[in-house]
Amino acid sequence: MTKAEEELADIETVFTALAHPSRRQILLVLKLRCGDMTAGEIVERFSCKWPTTTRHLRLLEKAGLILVRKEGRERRYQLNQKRLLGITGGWLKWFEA
Amino acid sequence: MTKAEEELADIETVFTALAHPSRRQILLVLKLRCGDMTAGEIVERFSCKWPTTTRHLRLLEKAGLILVRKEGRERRYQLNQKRLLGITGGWLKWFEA
DNA sequence: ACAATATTTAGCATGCATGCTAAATATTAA
DNA sequence: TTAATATTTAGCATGCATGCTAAATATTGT
Repeated sequence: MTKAEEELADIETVFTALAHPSRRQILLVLKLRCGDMTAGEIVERFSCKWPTTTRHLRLLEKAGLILVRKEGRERRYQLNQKRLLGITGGWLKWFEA
Repeated sequence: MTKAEEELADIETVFTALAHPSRRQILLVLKLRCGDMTAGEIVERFSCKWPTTTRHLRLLEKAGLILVRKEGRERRYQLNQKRLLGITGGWLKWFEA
């Protein structure tokens, strides 16, 4: 894959991940929390069941928008702010001016 | 609908519209053209058939991301740059700093 | 070792998105 | 009025996304 193709693929997975309101909200919650949150803390805030939220997390992770750290029997999720701003903002730049 | 609810709904339709690569590309092509393009000119640039592209255009239009002007038997589409930058950029702002 | 807690994986049902072809509409040209 | 051009609408097939429940895994506490 060339550099440009990678960029394209990144944009693809990121925008796909951002397409669902629950996933956008997860990112926002992570941002507002400023630190990391366990999967359980995230699930608490949403109406859908554990497995559904877990899958949303997996998708966000694969898009590189969140980072995971395993700690004991819990997993702590953290926003990957740099990538979110980088990919989305980078795409938006094409449309400026 | 309150102001905040409207904003939420806008974000929803815009991100849904941006979820498909063809639609993102249509926006980019419109941007690079700097003026407007007929539906036919847009269709020419894509692999999928007329009706499929038409539907993508409809979705973009409903999201407010493109503007249409009927002219004779053709329709000229134009990027709504302000809205694209406004909604998407506005959402991104939540994640800055 | 056993029970409890935290989270994921498997597997299924359903609905929405996307692609297509064929038919309809609207406008211009002959 | 008929034919041609530009574009949309209708309707169908299919696949992917999302929600669920039940079962599996992994870690900690007794």
